[in-house]
Amino acid sequence: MTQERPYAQTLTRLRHAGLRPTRQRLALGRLLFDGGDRHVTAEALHDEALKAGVSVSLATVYNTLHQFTGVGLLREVVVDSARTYFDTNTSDHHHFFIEKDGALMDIPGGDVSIGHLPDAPEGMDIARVDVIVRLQDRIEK
Amino acid sequence: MTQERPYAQTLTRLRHAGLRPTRQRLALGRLLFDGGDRHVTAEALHDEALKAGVSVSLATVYNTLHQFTGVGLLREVVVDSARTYFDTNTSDHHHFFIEKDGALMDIPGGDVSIGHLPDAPEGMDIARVDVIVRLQDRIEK
DNA sequence: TATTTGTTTGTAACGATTACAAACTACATG
DNA sequence: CATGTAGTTTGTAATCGTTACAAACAAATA
Repeated sequence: MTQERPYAQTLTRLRHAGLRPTRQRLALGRLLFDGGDRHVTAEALHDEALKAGVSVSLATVYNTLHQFTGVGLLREVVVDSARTYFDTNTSDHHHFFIEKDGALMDIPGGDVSIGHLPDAPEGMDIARVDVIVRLQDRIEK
Repeated sequence: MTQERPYAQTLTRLRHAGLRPTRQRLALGRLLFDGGDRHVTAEALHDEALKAGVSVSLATVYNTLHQFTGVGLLREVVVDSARTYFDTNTSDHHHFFIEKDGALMDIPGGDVSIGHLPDAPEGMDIARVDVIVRLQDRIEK
């Protein structure tokens, strides 16, 4: 349980990344990393922080999300040109996306496999492969 | 060759889609569909049109790209949260994306194969699967 | 040709994100 | 524990791609 030393986990992560453990980073880190994998937008995390009584500006939420991404604590997921999602699961995996309500879900590691990949063009390397499975409500026939 | 009846092809496409063949649509359609598969942003197509001496507003370029997408003449590709790309290749295929310079390229149909896909959650269907292969300059060692 | 209906246009508005300078705070040092 | 400073946070203005909107216009139809 993280109850007794609620910030210990985040504190360690921040130290490890060379980021000062400020009140804001600790609070956001806790929201992000306590309790399973999450997908958040800046706006959503900001709202959540305010509701949790954490006073933090939207600008700081943006800064923090980008810093966390920079040090590998988060990963950016591009599925929607309207907003940017950040994923607390930084391991190799892919996503379901429900356009209708903007919901993003991890697809467990082994559930998608790529049979064959093309060679990268000359002089380039493959940095990453993203698979997005877009879902819609079942169409009854 | 499309030289003798330069707008014939686009005209047919528009008629078929039930869109009035206006000067703007014909011109944009020609830029888009003459000469191979293309990936454009609204801004880029607008510039191109102006340079080609076609007077058309940015608003119309946006309208047109969306209408073309609506009738299946184009396909939207989400790779970058900053801008929206439209692809004239509407067949089933995937993409290379070079983040550094925003370049998007088709990966020929058979060059990517998906070995296994997860089941869609209850009540949902898979609408589409997008694979984005993100490229970076080769890292010399 | 007149009328109707669909289109285009310029511009204002929008929403997410970034820039920025001033205020603040963690941390090291004495 | 007081001080200095480098790193952070904040509110707000600016930016950028995109959309909304109402007026002007053009294609189709009668």
